[in-house]
Amino acid sequence: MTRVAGSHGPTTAATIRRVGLRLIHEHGFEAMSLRQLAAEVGLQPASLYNHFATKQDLLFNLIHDHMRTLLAQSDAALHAVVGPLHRLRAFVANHLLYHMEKKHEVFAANFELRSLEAKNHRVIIALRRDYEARLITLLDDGVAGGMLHLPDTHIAAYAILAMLTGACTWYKPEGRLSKHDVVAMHTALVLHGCLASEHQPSAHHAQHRGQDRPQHRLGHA
Amino acid sequence: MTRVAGSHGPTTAATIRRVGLRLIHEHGFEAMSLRQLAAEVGLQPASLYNHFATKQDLLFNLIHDHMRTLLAQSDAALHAVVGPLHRLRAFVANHLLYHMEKKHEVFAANFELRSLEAKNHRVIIALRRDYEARLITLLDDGVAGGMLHLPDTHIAAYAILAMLTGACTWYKPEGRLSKHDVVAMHTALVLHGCLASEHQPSAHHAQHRGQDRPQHRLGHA
Amino acid sequence: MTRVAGSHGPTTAATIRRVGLRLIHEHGFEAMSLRQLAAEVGLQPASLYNHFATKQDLLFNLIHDHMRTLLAQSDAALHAVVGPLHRLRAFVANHLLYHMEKKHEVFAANFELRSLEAKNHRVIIALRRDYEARLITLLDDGVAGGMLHLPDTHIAAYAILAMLTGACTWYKPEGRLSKHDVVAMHTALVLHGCLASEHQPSAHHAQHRGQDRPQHRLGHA
Amino acid sequence: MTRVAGSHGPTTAATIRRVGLRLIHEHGFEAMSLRQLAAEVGLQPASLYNHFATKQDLLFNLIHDHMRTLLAQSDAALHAVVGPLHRLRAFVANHLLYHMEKKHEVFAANFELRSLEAKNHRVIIALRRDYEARLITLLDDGVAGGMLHLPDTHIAAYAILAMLTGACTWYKPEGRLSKHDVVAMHTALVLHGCLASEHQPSAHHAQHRGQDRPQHRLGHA
DNA sequence: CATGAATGAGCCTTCATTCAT
DNA sequence: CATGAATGAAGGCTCATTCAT
Repeated sequence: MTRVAGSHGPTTAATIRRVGLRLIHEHGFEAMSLRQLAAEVGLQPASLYNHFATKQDLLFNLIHDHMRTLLAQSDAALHAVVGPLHRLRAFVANHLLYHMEKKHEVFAANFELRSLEAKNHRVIIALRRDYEARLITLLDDGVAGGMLHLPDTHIAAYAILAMLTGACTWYKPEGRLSKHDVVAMHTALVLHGCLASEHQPSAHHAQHRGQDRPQHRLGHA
Repeated sequence: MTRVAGSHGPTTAATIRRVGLRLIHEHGFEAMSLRQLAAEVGLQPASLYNHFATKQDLLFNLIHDHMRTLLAQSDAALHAVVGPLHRLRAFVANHLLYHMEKKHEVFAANFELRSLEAKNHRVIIALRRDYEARLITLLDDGVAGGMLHLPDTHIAAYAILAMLTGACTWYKPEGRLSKHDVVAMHTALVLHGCLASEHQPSAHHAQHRGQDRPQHRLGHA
Repeated sequence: MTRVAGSHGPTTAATIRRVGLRLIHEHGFEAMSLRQLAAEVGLQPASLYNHFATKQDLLFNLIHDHMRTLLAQSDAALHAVVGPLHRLRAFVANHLLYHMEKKHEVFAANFELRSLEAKNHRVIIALRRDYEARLITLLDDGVAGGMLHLPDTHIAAYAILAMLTGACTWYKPEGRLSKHDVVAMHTALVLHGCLASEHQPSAHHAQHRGQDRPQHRLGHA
Repeated sequence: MTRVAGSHGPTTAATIRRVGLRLIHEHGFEAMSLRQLAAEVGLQPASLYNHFATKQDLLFNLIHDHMRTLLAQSDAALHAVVGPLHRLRAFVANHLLYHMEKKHEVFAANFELRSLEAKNHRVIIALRRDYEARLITLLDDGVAGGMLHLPDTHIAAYAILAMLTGACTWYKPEGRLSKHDVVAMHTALVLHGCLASEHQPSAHHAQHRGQDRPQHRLGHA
């Protein structure tokens, strides 16, 4: 939004990163060529090397930055609320919102880990574990507090993350559903599953009560 | 039909397919080289072309066969039971079991669609839609019958599929959990979500009893 | 024309030769692949080897047969007439007629000599020299007899052959000109050149007289 | 403009073109490999691609430049003289001299058109037609002026061009005949043909005297 | 910073040919 | 005769990367 006086728009480095993420999303890291990246940025291939050391470095930096941002933003969201249920809802909402806004980064960080060299792979996997640990801890707290009922919080965490991350593969900003709709529906699924319960007997009028109430009426969220 | 281990052995074509799927899983389709495939199969690279026309053809055939098998097996599983809930459970179980057993195929079919040429891509996407449609129809039936409570069965289907498919990325046959455990836990998550309810331990009336009852304490983990 | 009772149309070998000549004409010998030849003949590539030993052999045989036929036919034409001028006219006519009827053979024999192995090349070049020698001898006879006026009969022979052979690269049976037109015009060029002489002062009515008269009225030849 | 032998040397691009033309002449375009070209230029095969986009591009550029040079040089030669006969002689002389000096280019432009892709083929054919049109126009003028006697100037043009171009396939600078000899003999053939006429030794009036007189006894051969 | 030219490794693919069946 | 499968060589081309300018 704000532009520093004297700056001339995005720097070349930033452009390379932005276009690089898009190309990785479009073609995959292996299939994206630096020639293509250079062409789209308006440089000769050789010039890219003034901005990163190797193609691998570019990938690592993109994913690394993404993971750190995700972690920081998640921490901020979790610290803003108290109680396992509120925090679970906050986690779900934050994860979805972040993923729907940064599709390119998310793609690289989820589907291109395979292309990371061993050392870089370890770094990213560690950050990923950190992130998963936040959800696991949260689920553990909920189970311990009797609010959640899960036989294996690790598996549940993986399942929830897979479900939520999957949303960013089909979500389109210009589509039928708002981001809030998506958040509401996935929150409901995570908390209540599909089954109609006595709390929701005639599915289309009754509603959940209290903090856990799924916001079924899309668009009213 | 059945092939005894140690018998004369699979044909060259079958070996190529099997090794190809593994290499795609290990390196990704773009990064897998036909030289490597040939070497692992014990052929010269040129000899591969007696068994497929192009690398793209190999990928397409592998994915195509996978999708048709998945659809056929899913149909068989769904026709074996009646009632939306039983069918949902059957769908979940079948999807998970198939995906845990055919990790290589599943990987290719889910993460390498990007590498398919437009025409081939359309064919696979159509089959994929067919498969999703089975779940959506099933969810629609459940909602119509008052057994399920879902504001948007399309989104729910995508979410469920993402969750279930995700399991095959971390599941290891030699791991802590049996396939049955994985099926049970995901079935529970799909049906009931995470939330502990007063009703859950003693579980959901008569209608959900028997095989439909989620076995929440698997593995005592 | 005649078909031996019990024969079943052209043999496979003959088909291979015919299609081979066409493909050489269309793509050039190097660019023509035996796969393509096999496909057009309706065989597997390996089956071709029941009909020739190597691709080189095929080329050599095609050119060799062509050269022998050309020589034989040329000799027949030359023996039918007497006198250098009549023979020159016969040579020109025969060369053109043969070349316009066997475009594929002529192409191979003129433009694919480069692809012949040394030994085969020598054989064909020798036949070619034989053929050229007939024209040179003929021109020498004409010069000796005072009927022709040429400072160098070798060069003249090459020039005449180049001119005549060139006709087969543009001649099309369904075109504007009949074969006889083509023969008449080239005979005139060879004998008289372009220049209007006192014998043809008002070019469009006057005509050459005697045996050497160019048959300028196309279609009346 | 002029480059002294032994000077710093041609640029890489020029070397590639020169060697490329030679290799095309020696092996034919299809049979010439870029590996071979690179080796003779002293580069790695990949480095060639800094100088042209594809092998096809190389061929097209070589032929295209040749055709444009030929057209320009031909126009210059024709504009230097007046009158159909003088111009015809100028055309013949220019064509022969150019073709005897640029055998490699001429070979590519005449015998490798087949290897051009459709689009490139059309471009070259159009230039070729332009060139032919100059000769045809010239012949038409001569016929209209009563100086030439030709029933079909198109066919005559093709025949003349085939004859002249043929000379470059056997001409060798170190051979028995000088370029001038070759020009003189072909000029005579084009104008007068082979036939001895009463008028020829004392040759064709005043109008054909001087430089236009064919030097029939070149080399005393 | 940017570039043109070079590199070496490697890619998918095609080729003519062989041979057991 | 015909074939399917295999082969070894080679093809044009792309790639990430380097380096002097």
